[in-house]
Amino acid sequence: MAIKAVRGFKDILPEEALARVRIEDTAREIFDLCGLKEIRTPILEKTEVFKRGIGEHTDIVEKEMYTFLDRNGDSLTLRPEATAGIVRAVIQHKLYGKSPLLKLFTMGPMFRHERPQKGRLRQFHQVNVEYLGSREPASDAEIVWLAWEMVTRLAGSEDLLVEINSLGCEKCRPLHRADLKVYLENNKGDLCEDCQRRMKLNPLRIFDCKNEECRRNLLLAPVMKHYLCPDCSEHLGAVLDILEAYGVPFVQNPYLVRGLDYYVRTTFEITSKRLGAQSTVAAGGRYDGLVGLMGGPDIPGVGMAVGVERLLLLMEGSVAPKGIDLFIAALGQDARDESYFWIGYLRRKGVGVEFSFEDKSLKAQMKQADKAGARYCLIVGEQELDKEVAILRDMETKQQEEIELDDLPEALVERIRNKKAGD
RNA sequence: GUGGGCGUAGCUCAGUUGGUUAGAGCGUCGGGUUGUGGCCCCGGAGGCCGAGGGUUCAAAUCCCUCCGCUCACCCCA
Repeated sequence: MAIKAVRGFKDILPEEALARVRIEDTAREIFDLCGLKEIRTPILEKTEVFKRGIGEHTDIVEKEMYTFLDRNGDSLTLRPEATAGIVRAVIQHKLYGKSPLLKLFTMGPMFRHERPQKGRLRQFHQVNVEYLGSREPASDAEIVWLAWEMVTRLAGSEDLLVEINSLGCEKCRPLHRADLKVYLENNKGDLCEDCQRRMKLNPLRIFDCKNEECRRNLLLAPVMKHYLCPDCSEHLGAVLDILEAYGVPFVQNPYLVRGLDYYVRTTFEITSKRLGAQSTVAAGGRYDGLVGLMGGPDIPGVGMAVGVERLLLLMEGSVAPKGIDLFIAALGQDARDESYFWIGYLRRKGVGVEFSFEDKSLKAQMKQADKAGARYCLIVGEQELDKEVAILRDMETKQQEEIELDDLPEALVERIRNKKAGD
């Protein structure tokens, strides 16, 4: 049996790679509009980084990380998300000293040992944005806008849902948590097995439960919305106002919760009905305590991540492969020998050129030209060499013209540039 | 980690109640006069029928085990 890639790790074949480049290009374009800078941190970090950053008692840390001992006994982990590593780097290099506000982005692979399914791989990719240094609602709103802009530019806005909630802060959140626990304790018997478990670990997660009965029982449960302190409440209101001004359509979802410990206040999620069970294409929120938690100064933060594989699912085949400018079909050794000079010249001038490495029939070479998506095909054989010309065929219109060999490469560059300009 | 569905050419899939040399479409390669692509026609190559075991005169087909893929739970981007 031939060797296959590891479960949950996928080869990215040319067609998909093209779509990914499009995502990356679009992301950079949008990020430039807001003045973000790119940062690239290692894929491998000390396990400690994620334990502290994500939270010791999250599923990610407890059972989904690729953790192993290095040869010298250090516990290392393949990053399951980007934020913790970026925060580590910001602290290590004291980047916050260079500017009061850091607007950072990164893109790359993340690793989580989960059971693969639609929109969920063990090696998956994210485009991440982290703003460090602002508590202002305008920064929350900009983060949501970036996520929205990215997803809609690439996949349209159809079937998308933007949900927003506030998780409160360290002042008001504990009150809600306490009341919620009491409520759950009293209704314990009506909750499903999973929720019984969630009750202890992360009570807020119960709001995510898909069980009909649980949902009904939670209708009367205390909701964070009613516990927000004046500051948090005002903050949320301001974020929503700005989003409205930006034209981002959203709904408030008081039940929206995040899986990671470090989130406070604003939390949001963009989902699509077209995605299946893993419906979140982008998500994020505010994490004011994280930098401090990881040993840095008390710097607030907001961030988001776009799931690349999920975005790809929404884009499905909308990226057309690009063809080549010119295919040279040379017949016979003399013509081939002659053509190498042109090929070198044209490529240096930025003209894309392909040709057949094998000495094939003209018909076979034309077929190859067609498959390569060539806009022009240059045909040269003995007859042409005798007349000191070459035939240039426009593959679309089938028009052919003879070009003198004397100034052939220059003439080709000009024709092809004009053609491109006309497109 | 727990369930459901599925593994037959490169891809998408047929394959009748077990029966002899396992098929189609697409793709690929070649040909349809000597030098002109896509469409059409003809032809070729390409399969340990996921792996191993069992039942049987006979297994792609029935049974068991394992592996893989996939969807869902869980979790989350």
